[in-house]
This record gives sequence, C-alpha cells and structure tokens, in this order.
Amino acid sequence: MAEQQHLYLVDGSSYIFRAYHRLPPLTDPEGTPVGAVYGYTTMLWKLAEDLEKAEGPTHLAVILDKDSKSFRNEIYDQYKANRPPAPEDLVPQFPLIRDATRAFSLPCIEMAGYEADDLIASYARAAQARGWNVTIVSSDKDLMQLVGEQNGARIDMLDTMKNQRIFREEVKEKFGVGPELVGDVLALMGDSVDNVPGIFGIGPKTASKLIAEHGSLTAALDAAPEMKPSKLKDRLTEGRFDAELSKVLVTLKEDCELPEPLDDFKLDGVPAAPLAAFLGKHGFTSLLRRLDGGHGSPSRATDLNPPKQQAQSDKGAPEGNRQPLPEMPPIDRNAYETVQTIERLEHWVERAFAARQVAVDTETSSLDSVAADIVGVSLALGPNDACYIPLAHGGSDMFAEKPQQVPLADAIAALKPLLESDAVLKIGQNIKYDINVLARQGIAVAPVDDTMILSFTLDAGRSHDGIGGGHGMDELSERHLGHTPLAFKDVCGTGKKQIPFGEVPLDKATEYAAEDADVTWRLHQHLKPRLSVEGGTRIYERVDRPLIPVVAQMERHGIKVDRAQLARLSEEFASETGRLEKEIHALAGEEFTVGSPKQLGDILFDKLGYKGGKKGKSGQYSTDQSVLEGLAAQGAEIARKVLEWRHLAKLKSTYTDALQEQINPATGRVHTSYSLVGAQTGRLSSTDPNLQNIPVRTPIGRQIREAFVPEAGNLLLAADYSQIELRLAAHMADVPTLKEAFANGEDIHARTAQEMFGEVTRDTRARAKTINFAILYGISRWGLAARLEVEPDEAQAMIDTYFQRFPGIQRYIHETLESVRERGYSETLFGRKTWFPRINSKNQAERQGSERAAINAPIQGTSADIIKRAMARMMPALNEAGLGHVRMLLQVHDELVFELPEGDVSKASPMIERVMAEAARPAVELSVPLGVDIGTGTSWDAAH
DNA sequence: CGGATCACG
DNA sequence: GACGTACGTGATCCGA
Repeated sequence: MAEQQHLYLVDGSSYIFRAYHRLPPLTDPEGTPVGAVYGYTTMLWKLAEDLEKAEGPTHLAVILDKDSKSFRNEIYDQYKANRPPAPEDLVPQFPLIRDATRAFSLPCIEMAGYEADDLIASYARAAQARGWNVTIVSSDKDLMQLVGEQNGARIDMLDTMKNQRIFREEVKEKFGVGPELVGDVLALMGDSVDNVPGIFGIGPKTASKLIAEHGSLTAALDAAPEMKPSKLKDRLTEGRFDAELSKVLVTLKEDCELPEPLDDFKLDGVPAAPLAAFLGKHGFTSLLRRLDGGHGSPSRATDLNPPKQQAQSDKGAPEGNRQPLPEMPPIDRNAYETVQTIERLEHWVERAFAARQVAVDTETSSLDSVAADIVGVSLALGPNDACYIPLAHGGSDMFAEKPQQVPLADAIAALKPLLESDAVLKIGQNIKYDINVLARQGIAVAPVDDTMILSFTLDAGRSHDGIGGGHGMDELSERHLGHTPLAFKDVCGTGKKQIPFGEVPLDKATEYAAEDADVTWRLHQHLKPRLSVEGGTRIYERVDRPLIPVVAQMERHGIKVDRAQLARLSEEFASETGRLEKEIHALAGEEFTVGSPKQLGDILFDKLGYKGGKKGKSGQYSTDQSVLEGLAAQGAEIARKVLEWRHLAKLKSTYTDALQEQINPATGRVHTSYSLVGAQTGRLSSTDPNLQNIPVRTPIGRQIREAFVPEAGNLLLAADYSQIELRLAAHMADVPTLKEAFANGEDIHARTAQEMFGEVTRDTRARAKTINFAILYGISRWGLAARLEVEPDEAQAMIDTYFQRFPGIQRYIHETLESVRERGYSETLFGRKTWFPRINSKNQAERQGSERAAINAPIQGTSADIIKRAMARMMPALNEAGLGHVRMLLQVHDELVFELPEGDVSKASPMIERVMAEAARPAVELSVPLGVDIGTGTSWDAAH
C-alpha cells in the first residue's frame, strides 16, 4: 500500500467549548440548545468532505473526555479544581456530541482516568510510529507538544475555527521554542484555567525566554543558583517544586493502552440514513438538504422533512402557525425604560452580553439609511424587557431645554463591543437599515438575524398583501403576536404636521421605539424555530443571511453619477418634448395633455377616428406602446410622435431629473436601497432610486448609462451571466439538445431557430428568442400569438414543435405544477420556497396566472440564489487575492457592477468571473456551464 | 390612491 | 359559454 495514511484525531471536548462561545445560541425544534452541536456537526461534515483531498483524512476518530477526574488529580488534587461549571445551556449538548459522532458512523473514543489529550497523544504517536501522518483537530496549546516530524511521518494540528494549520513554525511563533520544549514552557508559566501552578510571577514571555536560553526546564532551574540576585532568581529557586509538579501535569501521557486499534478508524464513507435521522431530529435542515443533494439528484432536492400536513392546511388557509406559540405576556408599553445615564446603559449592555441575543432597533432622522442621522437606539432582551436610549432628541429648538441623554460618543463606545461581539446575536427587523446607520458611527454590527428575512424565507408568496410584501413589522406583529404596535404616524404625525423623531418627547419615543425592539424580539421567537421545521435553514443561513452585510455595504458605497451629463440630457429632452408636443397638438387640431392616456385615447380614436381602439375595464381606450405602434404602421404620424414624446418624457422624468436629486451631498454618489424581500422569487429589488431599470435598450436611453462613472483613476467593471435562466431551464428540465448547445458555447437562440424552423435567419432567430422566453414565463398560445403576431393556432403548433424538439420541457412544466398543487409551493435548486395560494383557485384566470408564475419561479429563483451566493463570496475571494479595495456597487439580477483601480482589472476580472461561474457549487452541480461576460469602461455604458 | 404606462432582467 | 392571456420588479403621471 503505497498510499500515505493520514489519521485525523478530533478533540471533541475542547471543540464544543469553543463552538459554544463562538456561535449564537440556536435551539432545535424542541427547544434544546444545539448551537455548539451544530458547529461540531458542520466541522465533522467539512472533514468528511475533505476525504478525497490530498491532505484529507484516511482514518478518523473523535476523542472525548470520559469524566472530570484523571490520574493527574491523584498527583495534584487541585488540578482543574478552579474550572467554573459549564454554562447551563451547554450541559445538555455534551451527550449530543456523542450522538453526532455516531450519526457520522465515526469512532468515538474515551477512557476513564485519562484525559482526551492523553488518548490523542497516544494514538498520534502510535500512528506516527507506523509512518502515518497525523492531524490533531484542536487548538489546545498542550497538544502543541506533539507537533513535528519523526520516522518520516508528520504530526500537525488544525484549528477549524480559525481554519489554520499548525506546523512546527506556528508552534515556534507562539512559544518561542520548538514543540519538544513546549511542555517545559507550560510548566514554568502554568495555566490558570486548568489550575496548573507553574511558577508564580512567571508568565508566557519569561517562560519562553528562559527555556529558549537554557534549553530545558531542568537546565533553567539548575541555573538559578548561578544567577545574579534578582526576583527571578528567587522565584526560580523557590518555585522549583511547583515547576516540576507542573511539568508532570502538562506532560502528555503518550503510552496509554489504546481502547480500539488504529485500523478500526479507517474511513469508509458516511452512511446517509443514521446521519439523516440525527440531522432531522435536531432540525439541521440545511445539512439535511446537503446530504440529500450529495447522494440524490441535486436537481430534485427533495424535502426529507416534508411538511405534508402543513401543505394541506395551507391550501386555502395560507396562514400557518403550526408551532405552539411561545408563552409571552402581553405587550406593556409602560414597562420600558428610558436610558438616560451611562450607568444604566452599561447595565443594559452587560445584561445583553449575558443574554447572548438582543433585539436592536435604531431611530433616525430619515428613511434613507445612508443619509440618516441616528436619533436613538432601542434594545430588547425579552418580552417587555426593553429600553430606549435617546441620543439626539430636542435638537431643532435652540432655546428649549434638551432632555438628559447619554452623550452620543459615550453611548456609541458603550454599545460598540456588544453590537460587534461574535458571541451576541443581534436581532433586527430589516437590520440592513440599522447596520448602515450604525456603520456611520463606526460600528460593524454582527452577527445578525433578521425577522423580515425570516418571514420572507418562510412565507414568500403566502397571501398576505401589504407594503413590505407582507413582511413589514406591523403586519408580522398583527399576524404572529395579534398585537398592533404604535404606528410611526401616531407619534410623529403625517403630512405637513409630521415632526422628526428627534422632536418626539422621550416618554412617547420610548413607548414607540422600545416596543419595536420588543416586538422584533418576540417575532424572532416565533419565526426562528420554524426555520428548521419548515426547511428554511439552508436558504436563510447559506444564502440570504450572509447577504445582509454584503448588500448593506453596496448601499453605502453607492455609485458616482455625472450630474452635468444628466443636466445636459434633461435640457435636451425638455426641448425635444416641447417641440414634439407642439407638433402633436397641431396634428390633433387642439391642445391636450399628451401625458394623459385618457385624453390621448379620445383624440386618437374618437376625434381622429383611427381604427383599433380597444377599451379596457376602466372604460378607457388603451394607448400603450403596441397600440401606438400599430397606428404608426398604418401611417399615423401623430402616433409616431407620441411614441417619441413618451420615450423622452419617460427618460427625463424618471431618470435624468430624478437621479440628480438622488445624489447624496455628503458622498456625491447615488445610494440605492435594495430590498431583500422585494420579489417573491428571491430576487432583490431596488428603490430610491431604482438602479435596476436604468435604460439600456435604446441609444438615447443609453446616454443615461454614460452618466454612471467611476472615480478618477478607476474603471467600472460589469460582469453578467449569459442566458442564465435558459441554462437553468436546460438543466432543470434536463433538455439534451439545449444542454449540448450550451456546452458547446453555441448561440442558443440560433440553435433554437435551427431546431424549430430548420434554418437560421434574422427572422427565425428573433422568433426563437421570443419562444424561448415564452417557455421561461409559462406559455400560452394566445400570449405567444400576440408576441409573434400570428394566429393562436399557429402559435400552438410552434409550442408543440418546441416540446417535441426539446423533450423535458413539457415534463418539467407538468411535474412542477403537480408539485405546487400538492405542496402549495415551488422550490429552487437551493431549496427556496415560493408559495402559490391561488394555484388551485376556481377562478381560471387566477389559477392560470399562478400556474405561469409557478413555472417561472424555480428558474428565476434559482438564478437569484446563484448570484446571491456569488455576491456573498465575492469580497472574501477578492480580499484573499489582495483585491480588497475592489468595490462591488450594483446588482441587476444577472449582472454585478464593480468599481476598481485601472491597474487591478487584469487581476480582478478572472477572479470575479470564477466566483460567479462557480457560484452554484458545491451545493448544486449543474449539467450546463454558467457563462459570464465581463466588460470594463469609464462609464456603465462603456463597460458593456 | 389606483390605473396606465414603460424602464429593466 | 365566458374567461382573458408571458414571469419578476419600481417610478411617474394623470385624474378621481
């Protein structure tokens, strides 16, 4: 056997302690705390995945502490006597570590009287003696004694939390001496956690120095009498006994009897069934899905935890509170505290650290998170356990007395460690907003949970309409808590009488602001547990939640626009529309409001008597583009002019005028706001201004893109997925011809034309393109007929041909609809659900509309998942390549726009391309390549 | 404030 | 026999 064996020894006990302190406090569906176990499980998973890698394991075992007593206690009764008891919510997780290990079918070794470290040392040495490499998965400094090479075999360590390998070099860096002397250093310095005495007054620095100088502990102690009189000399002399005792305590026992032979640790794959059972039991749904994705067909990731009953009850009754509601007292606005002193603030911060999760809400002067000034912060730690910290109240009236408040700088300094602590989960409703507001105060809020996004993940498409797509706080509060929170207008008024939040008296402000935090905290209690039960963990944890800080940063970056260019265009469009308006009036024979479709319809069809006027249900003639084009084709000059007028008027009002006003005076840039819950399919949407619909299709419109520019010395880089939705359709519907065409890099519409019509001409390619889109959108003969300007019968014939030439499409449509009818929701390749409550409606129009949307949602949604994954990975990838200053500015569904120094283009382009092209992996292996086109230039237009 | 229109993917 | 026709968005304007 020439193959190099590689044993991995996992220090399970130490891992779980660190995982506990590093990860937010998650609970499983039954309420058992499982945060640390989850961390442990993902770590094992990662190791199992590395199986086939060069440095991956061939053998693996997990080593645990059997009990707290070991032979060291017989030597020294105070050993580890100072250890504080394990935290209350960690204790129940210890036995789960064994369960998790067994679920992976991995050996789990423990032995009474010995610590895990001793077993690890003994196994490591035994393996090394056989010429195996060994990796110890731990960060325990005691184990660093083992690192090094003997017999041509290497022992190293792996810190999976820091993702760091520890070789000899790293040990030397930490201790100043090689691994063989680490025990001596530890013996001198002692360890307060394990209550190893060491020598009083000697810390790590002195210990390293002494051992490095004298070559060993004994030599250092022996040299003491010869030293010149000093404190150090006395300490060494007096501490000799302690040091020698400590040496015994820290020295690993390397010759324990091995409870199981090494060969039994041979890895031989991970059977799925016991693992699935474990993951399912504890609600680790994201892992469950990965398991299924790895072994079953990734394109048909089935829900191993199918909420059958839930899907049934959802039909017709879209509300779904299947979880028993947590018991909570009713909202009591009088229970909230107004925090006005630093002492009280510090008290709240301290309590928040202890609670390890806190709901946070900021109050500001404006709805624009990048421009907004902070006015106050509210925190909630439990039902009715909330406070408001006013920070900038009473500013506008110079003569009025300002209420007592903690000075802003002091409050920020007090809040910063809490809001940035890895160990405390910050919960917000649309927390991207608060992240941006606090970013201006120098606070990088993390880690976060977002109740709005939780709601979206669970309930996208469920029929609760309203602003925010049904995921706004007021709606969520009504729906899940049965409570109506104070509305903003109740405290600030509306219209002209509206006052800024900073002018609201503190008692009222506290009721409003603290209630929002309280409600958010309560919503989190309702929504978070549903995630694992209903299969939302994978999308939430792996796609949407990681995106929050990424999108927040894109919003803060903004993009530079050339105001002068926009102003020039505005003037140009104004004079052109003015000229056209006169000509239109002349042709109409009277003056009227060209922008009024109603007046225009009456003029065209009643006064001028053009044919083809159709009134809609509003009793009004339709005058939209297709109608006017029809009239223009008949030779109606007025229709041509109205079309041109509309084109220019649209560009002026929506873009050249509006964008100028959106330039942030402080940054000189335009900062859009992205909604992560804007589109039912999982796409982002962009508002204030919408930068996802900047003109591109006409030459005149493209002039507006020329106004989007980089800073001096920089370029804009646009990277877009080529035909991503068609590629996904080819994969998901498993269409051989299309997959082959994409694999060969063919022009897909031309290939479609060839298949459909037997020849590729301008006309057949255009028709093929229309048909391809029709497929993605859920086809109907009438819709296609209208687009292609043919009879419905002919359109139907084309559809039939399409289905015949591209087998798989019809089956995909059928299976998708069957599944949605049955379960109530559609699903992307990554498990994002979109609900279709009207899919079984008796109203045909409603039902058919849902059917078309349901055919499209998995495709559009998968595309959205993929670009979101690319976005989440982009900055880490660029950072790693030393390209951290490349700025990702915009996302337009299948396109990402970056700003970067000219000199970085050649290095960044292939990197960006790779991250985007690889974004589906490893969760999903597509059977078509993802193509990415990249361009750069001195404007957004030029970058295309 | 709803409808019509049109900008984008 | 009538229904009413492509998926997903957001901004602006008109007119009630």
